[in-house]
Formats: sequence, C-alpha cells, structure tokens
Amino acid sequence: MADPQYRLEQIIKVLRDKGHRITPQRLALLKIIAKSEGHPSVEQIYEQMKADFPTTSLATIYKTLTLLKEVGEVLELNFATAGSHYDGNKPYPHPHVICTRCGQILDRKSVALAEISQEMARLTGYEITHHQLNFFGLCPECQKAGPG
Amino acid sequence: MADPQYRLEQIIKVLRDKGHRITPQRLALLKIIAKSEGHPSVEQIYEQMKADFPTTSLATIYKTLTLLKEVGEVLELNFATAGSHYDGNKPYPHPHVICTRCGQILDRKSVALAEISQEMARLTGYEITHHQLNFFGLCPECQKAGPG
DNA sequence: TTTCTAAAGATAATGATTATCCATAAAAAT
DNA sequence: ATTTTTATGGATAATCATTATCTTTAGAAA
Ligand SMILES: [Mn+2]
Ligand SMILES: [Mn+2]
Ligand SMILES: [Zn+2]
Ligand SMILES: [Zn+2]
Repeated sequence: MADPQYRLEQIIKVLRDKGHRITPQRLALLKIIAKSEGHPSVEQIYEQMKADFPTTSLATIYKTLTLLKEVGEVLELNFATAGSHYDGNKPYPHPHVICTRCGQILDRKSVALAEISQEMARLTGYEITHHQLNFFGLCPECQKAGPG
Repeated sequence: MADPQYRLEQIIKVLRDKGHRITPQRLALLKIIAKSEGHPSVEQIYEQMKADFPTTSLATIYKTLTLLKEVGEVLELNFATAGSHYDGNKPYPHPHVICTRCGQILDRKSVALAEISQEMARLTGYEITHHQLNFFGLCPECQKAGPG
C-alpha cells in the first residue's frame, strides 16, 4: 500500500527542514515507524530498536516520538488501556477499529466524518483542530474463539 | 434538560437490582454525577464528596466509579491529557467537543455516527460494541482570548 | 582541532490508577 | 436481639506509563 522508503525520506526532510539532526538512533526509529503496517506501541518500538542499538534508552524513544508529534509526522493513539500506539504512515486524524480482545488496530477512513466535524464546528462555534474516532469490538478471529 | 432526581433513582435501581448496597457515600457520589451538567473529573468528584464526607478516600471514588462503569451507568472519557472524566447522565457513547485550552467538554449527538459504525462493522467484520468520538479545538471564548 | 549545542543514555520523579489490608457497617441467619 | 457473614470504606503502598533531570556523547560549525 504505502511506500516505506518514500515515507521515510518524507519524514527525514521535514525534520531536516526544521533544523533537527538525523542521528543513527533517530534514523532507526524512523525506519521502524515508516515500514510499520500496524500501530506499534512504545514497547514494541523499543524492542525493535534494541536490535540495532542495544543500548537505546526508553527516554530516547519517548523524546523522538514527541518530536515527531510536534512536527506532525506521527499520530498518537491513546485508548483507555495503558500505553499509546503510533501511526507513522497516516499522521492525520482517521478512524480506527480496535479489537478489545487481541488488540488489533485497523485503519479506516470515512467521508462522513469530515461532514460531522464541520457540523460540530457550526453548532458549537468551536475552531476544531483535530479529532479521534475509535470503534471497539471483536475482530472476526476473536468472534470465532467465542466468549470467554 | 435532564431530571437529576429521576436519573438518581434510575441509577439506584440498577445498583439495587444487581445486589449492590446503597451506602451513604455511594448515594452522595450518585447525587453528584446525577446532577452534574458537565463531565466531572475524579478530583472534582472527590472535592464535592468531601463536603458531605470529609474522610472520603480517593480509593472509594475510584471503586464506585468502576462499579458504575461495570453496570453501565456512567461513561468514562479519557483523552490524552491525564485524568478521566465521567458522564453520569448519558452513559452511552456519544460525541464530545473538547476545548484544548480551557478544558470545556460539550455533549453532542450525531445521527451519521450510527451509520458510520454500521459501515465499519460491515467493512471489517467486527462486532462493534462501543466507540469514542472526540473533537478537539478552541471554544468561542478561548478564540477571543487569541493565540498564546 | 576546538567550540558549541543537540541529542543519547541513565535514572529519578511524577501522577493517575490499582492493589492490599484492615476496620466497619449493612444485610442475613440464628 | 444476637450473632454471623459479607460488602464496603478508608488508609496506604504498589504499579506503570510518561516526564524531568542530569551527565555524557557526538555531530555540526568555526
Ligand atoms: Mn492509523
Ligand atoms: Mn457526555
Ligand atoms: Zn481480535
Ligand atoms: Zn476554551
């Protein structure tokens, strides 16, 4: 679907243009989120990082993710369950479908959502900057497994 | 809009029917969330509780809110910012509009949302149980105050 | 090279929530 | 009524993700 290589260069360019350095550690993290199909958690990114940089600190992961949030190149997802997840391929708001049993996170889009957003702005007078729309339930796999 | 007294009795009945006791502390908390127009935080509920029960423990607040979640009589809102908020009047999923500056939380509804939910279920095969839809931005008041 | 500063790494601190443990009060049983 | 049982309240410790702090390191610039 997406082109990890292009996405990687895209993020690098944004960071460079804003005067940030592309260090080996950052490059490694960028590769991870650029190639990620799903929505990795901090812990998952941390584990992958340690493959190339065994001495990586969790603090570095958090700092880099915060930086990416600031420059708008990653979308942070935080549900009730502890631990944020990150989307490095679609850094703009979009709907997600989450399985409450296995934790799968799917990307979706919805044209109607833009309309709802405008409707909300009109009705409330708000200047809406972003939104989050999450659907929770059981994925087909977990439905087969039955209740329990 | 809503009738706090009726809402209160409604919650009491659900708790009683499921074999839970209506203690003085619980009754006090129920009154607080039944009459609340907004979406109080744990800390706000805690402060109000201390008016009637100065020795109330935060643990009791959390336990009671967890109980109310379990019986489906309160909706928990958790955004990125630390600290959950609770809606005791509309315990079912519905859209919220949140000001990122002053923290105001508005209730809204959207007919299109039900359709989107069904669309998601159809496209993904998920059995969707609930959702969350939050819009973030600046309320009219905070817009006047200007950037900064 | 030397200097300057961003970034990495280690670790402590924070803060919301949860767990634990005991005291207590409310039902139930006798 | 009295006793028994159990749920609940209250105090406090523990947990866990995230952030802050501090020092070291490394990359860019001079
Ligand atoms: Mn996504
Ligand atoms: Mn609400
Ligand atoms: Zn699943
Ligand atoms: Zn505001």
